[in-house]
Amino acid sequence: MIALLDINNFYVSCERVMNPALVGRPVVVLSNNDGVAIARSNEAKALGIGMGQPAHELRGLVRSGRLRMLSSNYTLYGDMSARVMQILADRTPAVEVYSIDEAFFDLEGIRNPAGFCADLVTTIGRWTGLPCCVGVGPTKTLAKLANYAAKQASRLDPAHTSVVDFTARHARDPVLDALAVDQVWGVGPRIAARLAKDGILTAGQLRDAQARRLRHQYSVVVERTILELRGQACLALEMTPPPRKQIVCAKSFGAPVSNLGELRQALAHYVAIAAGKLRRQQCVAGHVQVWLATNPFNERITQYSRANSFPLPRATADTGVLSTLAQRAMRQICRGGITYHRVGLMLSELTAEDSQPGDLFSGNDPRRQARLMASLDAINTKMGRGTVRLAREGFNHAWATRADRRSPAYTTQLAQLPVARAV
DNA sequence: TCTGGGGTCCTAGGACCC
DNA sequence: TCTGGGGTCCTAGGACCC
Repeated sequence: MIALLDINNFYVSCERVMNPALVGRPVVVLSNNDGVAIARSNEAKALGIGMGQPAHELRGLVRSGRLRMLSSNYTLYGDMSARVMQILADRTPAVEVYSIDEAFFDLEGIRNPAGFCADLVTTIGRWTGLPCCVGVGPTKTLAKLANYAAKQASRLDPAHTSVVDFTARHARDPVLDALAVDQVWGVGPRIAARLAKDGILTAGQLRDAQARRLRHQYSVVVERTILELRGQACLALEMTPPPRKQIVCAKSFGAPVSNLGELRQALAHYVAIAAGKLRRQQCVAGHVQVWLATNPFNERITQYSRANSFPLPRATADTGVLSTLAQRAMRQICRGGITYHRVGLMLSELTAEDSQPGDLFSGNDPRRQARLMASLDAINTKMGRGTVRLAREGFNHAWATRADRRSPAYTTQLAQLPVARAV
């Protein structure tokens, strides 16, 4: 049996732990650059605010005091997530951390699974302040749906238990029969539209469809989903995350950029971020891709978007080497007289740093380069990100991502600890 | 005025190998 | 009349996830 734990409205719930004034009120957390809503409290959902709704459409509600809007604070969310995952790891034999706010875990060998899960929800609530729901089922897909059912029930009735168990067919089949097919994990809007044309509108109808036929008509993914809905497990628990195959850093600018110098700065900055991630996972990259684009929503400007990429002669995690190559790639595609909105970078063909063969003919000693980077990382870890950087990155970043409504780093910066006062 | 970011997997077709 | 069989690698595009 597999369980899925999912923290309710995760980003909003993290903000509420630190700022109780947000409890019970409509709250949304915005994407990077304060662009769109990516997390909504139940009260905000009740106001009709959609996932991905642009922030500027919500200004009116904020101004009239009916909605609180916050920038995202990933430092806080990452830390809160780690606390929850630790509680889970301490109590269950096998955990797959599936995303920042979700984890699958194995219930094999646990007596009274429902009671165990209910205790878990209580413990997480007491120790971290975060509300969560657990779904249980014979497969990951059914555990997901059980979790969804638990969320729906607790939204309608806060007194409802936060655990739903879909182990028994009689418990799950009636729910599946009434559930829209696009709520099923793995069925997105495109597949759902095609299924609708074939007369499959509910999760129950998908469960009862001919798996073989749909495999040929759609793909093996749909076939697996059908089998999983019937209780036949096709997806295993992945306890050790597979190594990343690519690292992407792409952000839209806080303000439009038409100056090529600023564009180069931004790219250099993103290379530094991506290369830092690369070194943290002890890998080197063999390929660099760069792209840039104008704002697709702005109809008054000339639209322009290009990508360019290079293989590296020798895989590396050296910020300087990667940066030089990335700048060369960008030089070949950027034009003057364009108002840019976004530049992005992808490092791929990642391999473990210690699997790199030596280079007999080059005078450069890669180990020396690696030591230089290790020193840079050590200084920046101790003194703050960007203390030592490439001159190319510059200092006054007019293009930097906006985050006008960000809460403090309550749990990770001594200077920003929350203060408790006696009343 | 203002519209996110970071990932994975699957498929089909072409090129190429022995 | 009938013209092999089995495989890999690469790329682009599509779809999905949180």
